[in-house]
Amino acid sequence: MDTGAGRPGRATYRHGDLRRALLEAGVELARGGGPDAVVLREATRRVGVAPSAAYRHFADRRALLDEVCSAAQAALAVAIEDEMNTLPVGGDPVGSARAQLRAVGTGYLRFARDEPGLFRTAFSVSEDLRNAGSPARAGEGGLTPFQLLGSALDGLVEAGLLPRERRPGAEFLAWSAVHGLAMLLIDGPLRGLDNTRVRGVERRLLDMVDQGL
Amino acid sequence: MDTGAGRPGRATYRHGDLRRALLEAGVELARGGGPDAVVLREATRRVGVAPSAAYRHFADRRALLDEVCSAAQAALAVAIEDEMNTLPVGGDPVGSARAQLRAVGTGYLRFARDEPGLFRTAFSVSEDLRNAGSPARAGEGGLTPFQLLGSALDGLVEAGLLPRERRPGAEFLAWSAVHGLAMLLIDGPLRGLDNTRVRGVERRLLDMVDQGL
DNA sequence: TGTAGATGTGAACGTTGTACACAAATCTAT
DNA sequence: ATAGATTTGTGTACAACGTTCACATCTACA
Repeated sequence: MDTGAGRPGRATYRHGDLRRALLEAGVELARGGGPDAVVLREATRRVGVAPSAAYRHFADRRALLDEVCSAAQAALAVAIEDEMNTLPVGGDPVGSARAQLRAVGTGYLRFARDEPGLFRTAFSVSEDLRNAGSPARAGEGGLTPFQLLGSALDGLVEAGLLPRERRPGAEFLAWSAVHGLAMLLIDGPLRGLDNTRVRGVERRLLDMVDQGL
Repeated sequence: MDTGAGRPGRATYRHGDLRRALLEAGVELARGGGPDAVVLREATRRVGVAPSAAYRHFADRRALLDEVCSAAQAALAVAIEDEMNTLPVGGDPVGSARAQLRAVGTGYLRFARDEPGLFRTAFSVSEDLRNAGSPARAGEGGLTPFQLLGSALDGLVEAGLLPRERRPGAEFLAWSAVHGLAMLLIDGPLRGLDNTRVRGVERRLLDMVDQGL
């Protein structure tokens, strides 16, 4: 009777927490090689289970990948939150609002740089914007990356830095700029640019958003 | 002796132009389903040849994909050129310079919308920026997308719209914004946005670049 | 206790990329 | 023209992948 859900998962039959284990393995695979690297058989192999066992918990590879992708978005949210938490709390409201938005961008880019595999995975979703504000994609504060950006933009409006009539849709503009740079840096033709130059481009891009929004 | 290189490729042994045929099949696959869809066996199947025949012309699948990707970038360059050619030639230099840059962005986004598969393929390169200005990736004018953007920015400097000291690296900023929007529109969470809203976002994004560069 | 449902196994199928020995067409040099 | 040498396509084979299905086993509840 020593089988099964002992705590950390024994060796024999019932795993006890296969779903979570497969998901974690999938995240690790995604971290190392992006969405294409989350391979069903490899995940089961790492967990020590037969390939077909995965189908008890995920409809197919895509279903597993979707959940890995949610986890990656949550990790991105955490990275953004981390960056925002480094900001001093008080101070003047307008400077603070501007700094908040910048922090969103900086966190986003830092995550893309530190975790390129997870970053690429985060945006290989199969669904559209409808689920952009869903449970599993949030950070510790309960907000998804998209929502974090939205609230930073709201702050800009309240601080009088962004005319209220230009607020709707503004997340798409800011997001596009930062996301595009991230892609070009990790996947695209800017790959291999040295770090100081990268920092420079990042700063100037955030300036552009700041100024052109 | 009716075999072989009649002109358009007969049915028996020597194909005569297998390399180009495989490349074209690969482009068609990419058009339909992006980089993942360019499958070696399917390309050989469409050309009517054994799978292993491909290895006489391409080192491996990745080599074929790389060439398909170059073709996709050339197609992107043509789309941008098309957009630029719709512009009136004369007129005031500053307005014209600004319009040129806008045309680059518009053509870029139009290509992403019209040919999402090719667009995604165009940016799945394995190399970095070193080969961004290479032969096969150019349009009819002989310039790659990157170079077209660069020359538009040069025009901006000459028209006095962009301070010369901010010219270096400016392509990365403009490119990031437009590229990011393209990605979010076709692959990302903005997929499925209705057309009028898309146009609106596109216009505002180009405004942002215009103003924030 | 015994039966129903959940969960993991093993073998199997069709698909992919790739390697290798072989065969046919063309080229080159005598 | 004829005999190699070289190119180019064929056929077979292998490992890995996603997926399915019949079966075994564990758990829970009557």
